[in-house]
Amino acid sequence: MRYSTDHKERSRERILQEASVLLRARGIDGVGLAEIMRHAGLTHGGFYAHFPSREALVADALSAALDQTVGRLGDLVAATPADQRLAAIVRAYLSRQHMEEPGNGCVFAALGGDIGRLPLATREQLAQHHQRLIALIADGLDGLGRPRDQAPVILATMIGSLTMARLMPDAEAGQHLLAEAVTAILA
Amino acid sequence: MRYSTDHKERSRERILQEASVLLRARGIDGVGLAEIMRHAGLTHGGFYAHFPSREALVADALSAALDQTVGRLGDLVAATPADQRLAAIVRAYLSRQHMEEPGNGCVFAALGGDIGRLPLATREQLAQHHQRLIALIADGLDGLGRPRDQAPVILATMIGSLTMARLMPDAEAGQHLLAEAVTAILA
DNA sequence: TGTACATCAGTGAACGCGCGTTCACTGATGTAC
DNA sequence: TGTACATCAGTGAACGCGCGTTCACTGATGTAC
Repeated sequence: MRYSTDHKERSRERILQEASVLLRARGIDGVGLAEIMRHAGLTHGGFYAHFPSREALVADALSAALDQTVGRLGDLVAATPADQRLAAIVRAYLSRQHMEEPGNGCVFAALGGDIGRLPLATREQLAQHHQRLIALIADGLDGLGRPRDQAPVILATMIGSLTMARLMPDAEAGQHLLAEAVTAILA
Repeated sequence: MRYSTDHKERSRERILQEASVLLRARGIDGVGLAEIMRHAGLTHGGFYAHFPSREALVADALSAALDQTVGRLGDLVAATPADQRLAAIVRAYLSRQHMEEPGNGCVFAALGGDIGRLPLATREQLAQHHQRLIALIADGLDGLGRPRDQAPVILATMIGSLTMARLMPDAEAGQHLLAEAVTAILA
């Protein structure tokens, strides 16, 4: 069953997309290749026509996920007046929806500790997205006349708050922590 | 080979201690029962004389780890004048040593995202330690006349900064983020 | 005090299972003639 | 234009492996007599 020219590329994108959601939702060791391929509408045997190893898929899927996150926040910034950009980013990131949907959200909050254990090459790939997130926040700070170099710690606060909000057994308490973090960052 | 009265209890403590280090260093799915038991000087078959399941071990080991973390910070606070307590806690937490030794450090920074996926009962157990950490930081804020309710977001900043410092491919950059976080929190 | 027995923490082999990976095969379609 | 062939994305069975869990057994020691 040979397919049209871009068929393989479209399959690869589907695998990547499904993997990026499942890995964030269940953890890096929480989902197998067979299930990822099933979600992409394929059987597991075909995996190695697209990726050399599971490790390579993880690297590319997390990269794709962060691309999406950075892209969305970038669109948000572009559609917001300069002096409201920081608030827009922070409120979107620390929203109830982001708390409740790790599979669609920031890789660093979903998989934080695990990323430190990935191979160096993967971490270097993800570090570039980290820098892009910092740059978006720095632009938001610019719009308020605040110093750009606050951005890395603000991002760490956002990631830490979202992580802690998610692990709290009480969703309302989590929501409350997010609100406190928004206030602290924008103060 | 029947042993003295407290022999079993001491074995259990050894398993718990080794598990707490290995789980934090390698991730919850990164180490098996056989290796944990080997580190405790036992064979894997004996595990079920001490714990009903791997899941129970994880819950107790992470709880024990957080007890240690809270205990150490509590001792530090007790040995420090009131107006220097916050600085002492923050500098100890955001130290290079803590960055480089996840196996001996804070569970929330080492396993953040994964804890949200643990059973509710485990998360409830860990939430109590979360509250104790917040209380320690609140006491530190008290000593400076700052409002206690800043504590949850400060802790989130500490956890997020340590997590991000560890996953950065460049240790010096990680160290730099920690220093920026210390400055931001104590400002 | 001495002896027989019960206890039970720990051993080590075995289990079923799901994992990542490999591989012989399929068959629809683009290409060569 | 029509036909034979080469391609190769995808299938599905199989692999070795390590995992959590189970279990029959061991044997040193506390206890009963």
